[in-house]
Amino acid sequence: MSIQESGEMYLESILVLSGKGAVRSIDICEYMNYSKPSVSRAVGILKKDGYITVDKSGYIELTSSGYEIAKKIYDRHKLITDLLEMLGVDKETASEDACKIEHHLSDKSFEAIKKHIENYKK
Amino acid sequence: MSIQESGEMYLESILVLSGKGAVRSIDICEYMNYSKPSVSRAVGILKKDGYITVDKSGYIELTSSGYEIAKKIYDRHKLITDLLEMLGVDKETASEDACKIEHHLSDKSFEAIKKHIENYKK
DNA sequence: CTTTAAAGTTAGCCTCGGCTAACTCTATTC
DNA sequence: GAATAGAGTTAGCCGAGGCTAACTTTAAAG
Repeated sequence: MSIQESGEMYLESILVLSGKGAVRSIDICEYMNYSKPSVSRAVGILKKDGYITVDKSGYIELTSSGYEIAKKIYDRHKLITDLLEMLGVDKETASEDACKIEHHLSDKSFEAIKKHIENYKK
Repeated sequence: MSIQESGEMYLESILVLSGKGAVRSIDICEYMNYSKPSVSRAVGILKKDGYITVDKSGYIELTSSGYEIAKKIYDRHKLITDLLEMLGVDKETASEDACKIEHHLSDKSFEAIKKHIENYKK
């Protein structure tokens, strides 16, 4: 089964949380505002599919394939946020929209926007 | 129940099909590539919720509230397509991405992009 | 008039991804 | 050493929204 939008959200959350220290299921619950069983199931699936590892103490780490996806989504998030902010959208709205759009942007569009922003910044 | 993403897609499809003549469920099936029962149920829900009317012969029309949503989504579709094309993305990819993103763009971002495109065209 | 084809509906299945209730397991604290 | 708190799991519910199979209804064609 290929990764779903919800799986991408979990991986992205794990990536963000990794930046702040070790990650357990309970941290994901708090961060995403989901119940423990929801996170427990999702973690089980991500583990089964090889996107994360979970050690005996419950600490979660992204595998290389998990990191790849998490990074991809996170990069899209930042890019879309930047684009919208450049166009005058406030930070919060830009980030909220990016959160939903990040899953739906093709590589081609991603590259096009990226190039545009780079040119613009110069 | 407020309208879901799938409902928005149905309404947008009905709007597009309206431009080519009278619309029946079967036309939606062909356009969206969904089975008759899927469309039948969706049409029933949209009707129940007051977004469309269906006459005894099965012809479907948007109500004013249905039109409002369909138009909103359609406008977003066009806008996103335009934006991506402006940035050098090919027509097909731009439209495919727009199809998914159109449901997730806030009014604020929509207006910001619109203003930007208008300025750019001048 | 009967047969056939097209359109629509009904019944019911499936996956996804939330949820609660209730359980287990581990570790700390008195 | 027993009680408690925190983390995780199991069981099972629910809605959304696809699907197939099989039925009905209507209209056209022989």
